[in-house]
Amino acid sequence: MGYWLIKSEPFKYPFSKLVEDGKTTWDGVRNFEARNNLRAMKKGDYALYYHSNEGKEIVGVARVSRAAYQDPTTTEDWSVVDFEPVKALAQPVTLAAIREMPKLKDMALLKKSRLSVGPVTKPEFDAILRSSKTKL
DNA sequence: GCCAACGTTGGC
DNA sequence: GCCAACGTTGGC
Repeated sequence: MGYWLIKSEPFKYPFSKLVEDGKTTWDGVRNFEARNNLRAMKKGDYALYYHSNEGKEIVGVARVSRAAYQDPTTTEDWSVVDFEPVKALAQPVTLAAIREMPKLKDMALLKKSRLSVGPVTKPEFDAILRSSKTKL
């Protein structure tokens, strides 16, 4: 089981929209490292859903419903993954709160702030859920 | 293969 | 809206 963190700007595609849609295709990734992370995802993997710019907080959990395949919006070598919503966090976890937790200081989110699709370890994932008062 | 220029992301 | 960080591109 893998754990990930995906970023979206809320005005573009907020978590609430994913809940509404039931599923979405994560396209538009144009960064090699992010693409490789997409390709490493397996169906059933969990992803923390982070709102960048506005909010700057993790607001929900999504799950990979279809593993990586060719990005249909381009003929170049990029990949997409399909996500379905799992649940919204009872309490969002802000970037500031993440920074304050010693356990989370090594998160890819902090270390590589510009990476839009990054890995999360199981302990990190659990710590985020705990602090959000959410159980899957 | 280096590195300057450029574009984009994302926090503030 | 600004700007720092950083990935990518392209000239040499």
